[in-house]
Amino acid sequence: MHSSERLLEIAVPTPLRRSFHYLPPDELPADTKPGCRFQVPFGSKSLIGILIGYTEESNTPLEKLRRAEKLLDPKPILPEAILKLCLWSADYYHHPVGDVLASAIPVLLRKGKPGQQVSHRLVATKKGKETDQSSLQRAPQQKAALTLLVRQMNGYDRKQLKAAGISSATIQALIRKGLVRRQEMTAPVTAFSLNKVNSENIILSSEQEVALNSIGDHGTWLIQGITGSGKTEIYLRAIEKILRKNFQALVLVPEIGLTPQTVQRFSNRFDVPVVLLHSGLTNQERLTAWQMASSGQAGIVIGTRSAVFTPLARPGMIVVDEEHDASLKQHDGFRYSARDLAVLRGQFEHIPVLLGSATPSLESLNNAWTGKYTSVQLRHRPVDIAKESYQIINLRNRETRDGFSKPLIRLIEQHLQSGSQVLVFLNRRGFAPVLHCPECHWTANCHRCDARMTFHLPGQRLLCHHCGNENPMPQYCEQCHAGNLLLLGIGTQKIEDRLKILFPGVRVLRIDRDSTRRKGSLASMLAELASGEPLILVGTQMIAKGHHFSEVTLSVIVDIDSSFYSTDFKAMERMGQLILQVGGRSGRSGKAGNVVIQSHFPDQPVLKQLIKEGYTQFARNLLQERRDNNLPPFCHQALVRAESKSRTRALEFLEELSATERSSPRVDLLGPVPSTMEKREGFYRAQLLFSSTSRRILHAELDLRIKFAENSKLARKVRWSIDVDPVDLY
DNA sequence: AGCACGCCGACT
DNA sequence: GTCGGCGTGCTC
Repeated sequence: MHSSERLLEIAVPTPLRRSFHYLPPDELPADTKPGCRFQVPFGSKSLIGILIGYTEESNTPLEKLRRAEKLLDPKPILPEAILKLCLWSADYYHHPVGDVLASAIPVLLRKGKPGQQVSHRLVATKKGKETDQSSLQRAPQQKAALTLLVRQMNGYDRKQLKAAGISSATIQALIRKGLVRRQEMTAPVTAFSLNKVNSENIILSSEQEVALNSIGDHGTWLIQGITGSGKTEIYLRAIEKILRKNFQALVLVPEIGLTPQTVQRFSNRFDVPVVLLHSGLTNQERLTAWQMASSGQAGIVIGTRSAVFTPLARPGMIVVDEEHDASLKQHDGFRYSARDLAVLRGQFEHIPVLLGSATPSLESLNNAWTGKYTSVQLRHRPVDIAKESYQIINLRNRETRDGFSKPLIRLIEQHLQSGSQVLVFLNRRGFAPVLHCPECHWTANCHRCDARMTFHLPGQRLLCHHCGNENPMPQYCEQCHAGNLLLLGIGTQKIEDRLKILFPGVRVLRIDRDSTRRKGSLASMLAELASGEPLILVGTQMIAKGHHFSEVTLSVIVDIDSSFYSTDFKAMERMGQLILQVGGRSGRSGKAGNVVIQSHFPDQPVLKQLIKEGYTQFARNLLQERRDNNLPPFCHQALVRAESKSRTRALEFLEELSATERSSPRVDLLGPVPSTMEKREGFYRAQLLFSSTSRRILHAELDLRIKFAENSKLARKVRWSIDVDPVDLY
């Protein structure tokens, strides 16, 4: 089937894994480029799609083709490289193109707002220019305004007119008479220029000099620098170089890392516009930031993972900070890795990409060691900061109360007495994770999830951490009605409680999702910490990332043992990263940091090695283990997940999916199996893992299975999704 | 995913 | 007699 007209290939926002062909609208400029938006009819409605290319032929019968309604952009809203990145992503992550494109652009652009900033200017109409001004004799204000506008071809905006003493009423009157009209014009772009660098008088160490000088004009660098070694300073110096050439920098940070301090560091250094992209923005703010980036007005763009798609008029460099962080991978819908896409984008745009971390992911280390990335090491801290020391407290045969062993209590006491602050880390919020009946061994479970309810102090309530389900605390066992229910296990609230009993008079701050829900509460606690008064800080993940606590000399990891029970092959890697990230919070400003880890398995070889030989050696061994067991990055994985309200349907669907013939013996299937927490939020979940040493073969297999799933009747009754390069295997 | 069309049960 | 339940077909 073919047409004499050139056809448009358009990505339409629908969950369908393909694009659609359209006849061009009337009067389409011949040079309309891919990346422009079109209003198109789709089924019974009209949607905004994006042109991804042209085609001469279509498999769709001519009579089924519909005509695009209209072109929305004079120039593409997405430059070639970003469009290419999106198309590549749709393919690689097996996600619908329309959906990928939609998630790459701000909501307001999906709704048809202009891609470039527009200013509303008031100009004289033809009639206004030709009119005999004496007709306005009785309206001197209007006459004066019209005279002004006739003289200025490009007109004036509202502000300028106000400054000239012309009221909006006057303008309204002229508009009514048809002498003046409002005109939308693309706002003039004022490119930034770097004039001032506030270097903070930081002198680079020789190690930093070497690192900085190794950065070239394209390729990927893995900057492995222990906390406090000055990674950020490397980013800043590298960015300075590209700003001087009037190129822009994109900086990706983990969700939690986008703190005011981080942003300030960048905006204090350079006198160029710094623009922010994160989840807290309103749609209009996001659009404005995006326009500043894509027009070239912003010098630096700092954002969380979705910012990897932000167009830059003059791209110069991409920095991915904390490249090991799990929040760089999208966890639902379009499951991309912002770090991996940043590397690819760097290749498309021929610009350098810097990946930085104190504890790089094993994949990135492997890429560095095999020469795919250039490896940069920062092993030293500035002279006055000593390296922290690590110590394990053996809990075996040792009594603990609410998580505290005697030696631990003594240590905390010592550090407090010497006027320092102490940090206590536990990755479990709430008071106690289990409510237990000693008579019949009943526990309080969530009825929507296969999980226990956690007891929370405020309001004496039971909460499910997986679905948000909330119940009042029962007085009697639901099964045997006994009244002596016990709270077992520890959460941050219990730790806080216990610390207040153990150290009366000492200030205890707790930082977790519960205590920081109120706006400003995190900031006020951080301010109190910065005051330097001796106190104890209790917290979850939230305190392990980003923040610097310069007065902390002791960091405590209450319970590391849960890492050893995990079935996930990434558990050890995560444990190592966590320990070093927690350790990195302490030992600054001249005081040596101490890190104490409590464990029932003090001789666990991986843990011991991390502490004795450091992260690099630890990572080297884990990588060897991965190689021996044929695990990523030595094989490639994709996880198909399914969930349904019916107990068995998700599993049945995956069984059906796994039953078809494999396209190659080089693909391995594992499962289907019920997920680790089979029921969650009322859905029964199951999964099927595909793996292969060949990416190409894996993806060919996935294409095949997707085709099957799209035609499966069972698939309609379940929710299913594909996760390529999954970070969590549950 | 939506949405439209189509064929079988309890109501004004 | 009809309103509406959700099975299934389709979206250029």
